[in-house]
Parts: sequence; structure tokens; C-alpha cells
Amino acid sequence: MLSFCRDSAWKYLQSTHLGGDRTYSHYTSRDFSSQFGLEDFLCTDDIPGTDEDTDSAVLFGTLRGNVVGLRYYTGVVNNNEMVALQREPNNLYDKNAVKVNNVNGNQVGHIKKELAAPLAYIMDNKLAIVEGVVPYGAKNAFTMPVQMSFWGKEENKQTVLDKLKMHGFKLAPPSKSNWVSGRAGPSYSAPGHAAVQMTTEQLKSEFDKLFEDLKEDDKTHEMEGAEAVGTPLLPHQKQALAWMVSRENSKELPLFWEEKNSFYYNTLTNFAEKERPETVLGGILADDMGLVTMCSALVNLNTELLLFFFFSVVFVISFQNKGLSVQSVKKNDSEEGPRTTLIICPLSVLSNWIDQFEQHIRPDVHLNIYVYYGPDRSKDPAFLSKQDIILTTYNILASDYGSRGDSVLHRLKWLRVVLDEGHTIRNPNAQQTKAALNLEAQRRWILTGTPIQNSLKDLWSLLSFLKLKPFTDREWWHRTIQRPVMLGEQGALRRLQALIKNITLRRTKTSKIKGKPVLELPERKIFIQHVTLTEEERKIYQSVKNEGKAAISRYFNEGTVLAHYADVLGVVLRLRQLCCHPHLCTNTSSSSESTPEELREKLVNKMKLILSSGSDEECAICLDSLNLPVITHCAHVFCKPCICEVIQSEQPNAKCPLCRNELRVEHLVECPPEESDSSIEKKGDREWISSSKINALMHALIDLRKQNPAVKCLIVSQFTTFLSLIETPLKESGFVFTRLNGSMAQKKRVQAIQSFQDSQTGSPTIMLLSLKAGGVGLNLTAASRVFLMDPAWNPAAEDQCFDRCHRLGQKQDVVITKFIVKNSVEENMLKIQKKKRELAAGAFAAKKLTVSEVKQTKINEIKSLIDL
DNA sequence: ACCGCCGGGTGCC
DNA sequence: ACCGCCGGGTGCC
Repeated sequence: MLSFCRDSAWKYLQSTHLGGDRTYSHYTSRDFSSQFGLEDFLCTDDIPGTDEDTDSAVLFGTLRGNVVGLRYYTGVVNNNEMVALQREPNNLYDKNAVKVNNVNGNQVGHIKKELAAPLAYIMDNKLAIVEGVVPYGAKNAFTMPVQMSFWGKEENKQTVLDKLKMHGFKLAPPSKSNWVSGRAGPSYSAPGHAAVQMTTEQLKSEFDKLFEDLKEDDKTHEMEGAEAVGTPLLPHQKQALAWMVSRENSKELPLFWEEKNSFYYNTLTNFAEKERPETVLGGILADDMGLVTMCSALVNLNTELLLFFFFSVVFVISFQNKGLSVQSVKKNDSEEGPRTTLIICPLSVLSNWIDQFEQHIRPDVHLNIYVYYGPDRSKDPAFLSKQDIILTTYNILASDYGSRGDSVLHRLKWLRVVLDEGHTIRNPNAQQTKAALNLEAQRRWILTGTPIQNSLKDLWSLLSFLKLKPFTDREWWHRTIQRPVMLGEQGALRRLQALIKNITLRRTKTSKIKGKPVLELPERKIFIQHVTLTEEERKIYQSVKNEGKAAISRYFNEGTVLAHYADVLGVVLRLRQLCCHPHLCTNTSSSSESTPEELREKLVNKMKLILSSGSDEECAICLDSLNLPVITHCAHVFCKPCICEVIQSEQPNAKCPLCRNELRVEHLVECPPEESDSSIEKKGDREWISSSKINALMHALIDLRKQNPAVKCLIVSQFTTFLSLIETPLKESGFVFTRLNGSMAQKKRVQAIQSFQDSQTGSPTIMLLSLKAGGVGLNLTAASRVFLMDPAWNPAAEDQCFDRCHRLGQKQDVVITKFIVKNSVEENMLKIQKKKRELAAGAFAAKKLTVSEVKQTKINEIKSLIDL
């Protein structure tokens, strides 16, 4: 049965993404490659052995032990209730102490010391995860039994068994009845009622269906927009609105809770308490139309909701009351409780929210909207709590939260917190996630196009944010849902489905309302235009390629390819740059030993290369854009706060999350004060030359202008310096253009977007856009042509970029041109992309890969990239 | 009796 | 704890 774990469906579910673990040491080559934007190309499933992932755990066996000292603690349990075992190394009486807590986190007792001794060793060395259930005797006065399950990696099994044996304990071998079910006890997994395992296909298809259109009445019911909303709502918006309003007014017990003789029981953990578990007022809006329309639609929806609560009347009344006006607002002022909605979004979407509020709220309705952003942001709680809406970004939230967690945003209580692009918080260890989870709010919403990106694990932070008991604690989520689902238990999958259904609204591009598609968009066509390098360009390309090839061949011969990954990717990066323009490739070939100052400079250069390549500006720890980037001696770039936290928590022997090299705070090199403009100018000092790609682009642009001078274009590249180089011929040919970079200040961004979207003659017809400059929300519908100057590793990133103009509001067909250099790494990238797409879309029958096979795949991909 | 046995005091880690 | 364990009291039959 366990062999199931190793097949592909399991892999699919367990994902290649980072997920919830306690240590940083499981960061794998995937994150490593993400520094170079290769994350989706290399198919880097976690390499076993570097991964502390609990999902790869198997059940070693079970053991009956005793909980003692019950009379000293207030925590109570029920028979068959799950309990948590927690190490208490600072216990005065026994450094091996292991606490036993109930689901609510209240201490029930301790594990008897004889057993605690081996347990402490096992837990401290992370040899196994130990989980407990109290089978009976819950009402005992002094001691009670506890049935323990030991889960861990196969290779640790023997150590665990030996350690226990040394202390005279022996695990009962795993048997079906006690491992299949994630449930707490026999009352829920009666023998003979054992869970049915699903086939790979079933599991995959069930998982895909998790977020499919839900046909319940409460989700197809429509609701009219508030009077205060200036624009009429589309049917799917009305639906969503109705659903959201019903969620915010819900009086229902949360899922998996039952009321039983004046107690509230959790059916997953068998936990019971007198206090009613809080109803989750909110949920997840997971419209994948998001990529096209959802920003505007959701903002619209949220405006409604905000207004709805703002006016503090039942929605139905508010739209019946045609005379709704500012007076109603006043009424709210006297009421108790928080009145402010806090919206957190990526910086790239911030201006969209502002725009949308401006566009959709009737001008005579006054809302206090404050953008909590920038160095001068007000930190006056009195002022902030008077706002109706506060907009801020994840980075601001996280940096305010800092290490002490006492920011003004965290001191205030909110009427509502809305997380836009909610998957931003999928990494439980990220500072942004921690900061978001610690906000106090009455109502909580998550907007995301991708609720589960790759893994069930991604869901935990979201549920935790929603304060869905008992999942706020990762252990209960893992024990009751995540692991049982991974193990293919049908009951668990049903529970998960019920849960998702209960709290999410999802419509897809293909969703229909009353037989009509929710959304109709103009066509989108993609053309690939091949570019041939000039002889001179080809010479340079070939020489760099040969040099790189030689180095990589050497690594192959030495068998150290994976160890030299950074260098390999560096070669690939340089080749990609050379396809665009010879000046992009600033040679950073590493030479032998050097002085600390030289080393420092080299590191700074390397960091700048990574930052300016535009290919990826993510920190592998928080998975978000780099905040105060620093580079380690092993040449990996992280947010300073993120890496400092890692170093802090792993003291004294902190290791790089990416390569496990030794790390020290004093070795971190910071990015010197921004001189991006001057560095561009420096490059400008170099005499400008064109390139084949630029020629191809200019040719197309001039042609287009002849046909229709009003057509607007996006010129997209991952390399911001390339965009700078393109500026010169644009100016020469008299194009009016604007530009949007990831690094631009908010004000400038807004300006750039507004001027581009403007339809007046004389407004810019071209926008230079860095591939990842904008989040999902960025609205550039003025453009109907896109020129993608260089292929992205991640086809999804390309699609997301195209969707910035191919979205609601686009009236014309969108034509996309991808420039691809013939006989180059770019063509190989396309091939690999295609292969990957087919693999993802096709049958899910791909065989399980062994460690060596995974490595071989990677090596093959490197080979095919540089024609080895 | 450097034992056994009795029965009171006592009780997590 | 209606247990175990500890350590003091005690001691032929």
C-alpha cells in the first residue's frame, strides 16, 4: 500500500513547492534555481535527503505510553481525542520532558519520564514526528494512556527503533487500522470500515476538481450592487457578491464542528469545548479569471462589500433605500468596534486598487481611503482607525511587523482584512505570512487566482489566516487533512473537498452562468518570429557558448554538474543575454583566489546581475520579491531579514538554505545604495549599437505604425538593461514611449500606467515592460500588441504578462510576437517548455522517478540546453 | 535484622 | 492512587 506514495499522483500533490516545515534546511535546488528564473524548467522535485518534508514520512509503528501529572493541569481531553506531544527542554526537573497538549494547546500532562527519555532524543533530532491519541481513560485523575504514532523518513526508522529498544520500548508495527485514517480513534475508523485507497487517476482528478465550479444555490444567487457603486455589476460579480455577503453574515458553526449537549465537538480531532468555535466570516475568492479580469472584478466586489458594511445596513435594505447618502455614513461613526478594512496586496497591484476605487465609487459617496505606503506613512492609530479603507503591501506589512510584531497595523483591530494575491502567504516561514497571520480582524478574505499552486501545503497558511479551527495549528491540519489525503484516503479527500467548498468561491474562464460564459474576450494570437544573429553576434555567442560548454563538460566529467549549478545557470543566462544584445552580457567569469575587497566587489556584481537580469527577483526563503537584498559568500541572494532569521534560528552552525554552505551574518554583503540610473548611464557611455533582435523589433514597430499609428504595444523583456538599450532607437524613430520596471517607485508606476492607458493622440504608444514588473492586477488594456523580446522559463509568467492586456476591457484582438533567436539557447528553451507543457497536460502516468533519475533528468536538461 | 514484613505517607516532569 | 514506591518501625511462636 505504501508504494502508492511513490507514484506520480502523490508527487503531484506533494508538490515541488516549499511548504510548511519548521526548518529551513529543506530548501532544495528548486529554490536555488529560482534565483536564475529556472524554477519551472528544471522540474526540480525535492531531492530526498535535503528535504525535511513531513509528507515523505512513513509510519514506523505505534506505542502505548502514559500521560502523567494530569492533576496539575487544566487541559482536558476526550476519549479518542488527538493530542500534541511537545518537547519541553527547559523543564527544571527533566530536560527530556515531553508535554502533552490538547487540540486547543492546553497542557494535559507529561509523558512519563522513562518514555520521555528516548522520545526527547527522537524528537530533538527530528528522527520522527510523534503524534498521540488518548484511546480511553480521558477522565482519569492522575494518568491516562496515550497511543503514539511515529512518523518519519525510512532511513531514520532503524535509529528510532534502536533508541526505543535501548530504553526497553518496542513499536508495534504499522497496521492498516491505525495508519490509514487520519482520524483520532476507533470511533471514527471502525474496523471493516477501513478507508478505501484511490488510484492515482482518481486522486489527481479529484484534486483537480477541488476548486471546480460549485453549483450550490448560495453561490449562484445574484445580488444587486450597492447604490454607491458607480458601475453596473456583471452577473458573475453579483453572484460573488451574494456569496460574500452570506459568508460575512454566516451564523453557522464552522465545518467539522457539532454541538452536542452544550459542548462543541470537533469531529476531526474529537476535541470538545464549551466555547463556541468562531464562525469564519470570510473565505477565499479563487477566480482564475483573475488572470484576465479578476482584479477589476474583485475590486468591484470588494467595493460593494466595503460599502455594504460601511453603511452598516443589511445589503438588501441598502439597495432598496434609493436615497442612500452620506447621512447613512454618519450613522456608522457612532457605532462601536472597528470600522476599517485593511487591504494587503503586492505593490504591483496597489495602483489598481486605487484606480478601481476611483472608478467604481459614485462620486458623491465619500470613502476615506488611505494608502499606507512610503516613508511618510502615518503611524497614528487614531488617524488610521478613522479610515474606511487602508491599502498597503505585503512588504510594508512585513517590515513594520519586524521582529517584535508591534507595528501599528498589528495593534489595531480591523473590521476586515483582505489579502489580495493571497497565495503570497503560502510559505509559512515567510515574514509576510507571519505578519499577515497575526493581524486581528473580524472578517477575513483571501483573493487569489491560485489557491493551491502545486500543493496542498500551500493551503495551510490560507486556512490559518481565515482562523479556521483547528487548522490554525499546522499539526492538526497535517494530521487530519494533509497527510491522510496524501496517503490517498478517500474520507480525507472528501473532508478536504467539503472544506474547500465551504469557504471558497471559484469560477474559471470556462465557468458559465445560465449557459453563458462568464466572460467573453477578444482573440489572442501568438506568433513566433525567428531572428538570425549577425555574423559578429554569432561569433561572440559561439565563443561564450564554447567556453561555457567546455566548463560544463568538465563538470560532467568530474560528476560535479549539480554542485556547479550556479555556474551552469550563469552560462545559460549569459547566452540568453547574448541572444538579445551583446552589451547585456557583463562578463562575470569567476577567477581564482582574491582579496576580501575583490571578493566583495565580485559578490556585489553577481547580486546586481541577478537583480537586474529581471529573470527573477525572488527570495528563496519568503518567495517574494527581494526586500533589502543581500548576497552570501556562496553567492545566493536573499532578503536580509529572511536570511538573518535563518542564521539566528540555526545558530551556531547556520547553513545556506540553498547550498548548505556555512553562513555568517558578517559575511552577508548588502547591495550598495541604488545607483541603477547611473549604472544605466554608465552603460550609456558605451557607444550604442543595435542588435539583430532590436532590428527585428524596430522593423515590426515601424511597419505597425504605418498601418495604424494609434496601435499601442507592450515591449517585454526579462532584462531591464535590454529595455534601456531599446530606448535609443525608439527615440531615434520618434516613438513616444513609457516604461514600467519592478523597481520603480509607486508614483512613477502609476504615472507610467496612466499615461499609457490614455487614448489621446500624443500619448505613449509603447510601453517598455519588465516581465515581472506587474502582478496579476496590472491593467494595460490599451495595448493590443505585445512583443516578447526573450522567452521566459516559465510559460505561466509569459501568460500572466499577456493577460495584462488580454483581459476585461480589451476590445481588440491581441497579437503577441515572440522573438526567438535561431539555433540558440532560446530555441532549446522553447523545446523544453513545450515538453513540460505536454507533460503537465498529458496523461498523468509518468513513472515515479528515483533520486538518480531525477538527477539524470536535470542533467539531460542542462545538456540539451547547451547542445552537449 | 547487613534481613523480611507491615502499614503510613505519598504521588509529573 | 482500589496502585507502586519510599523509608521508618519493627521483629519467635
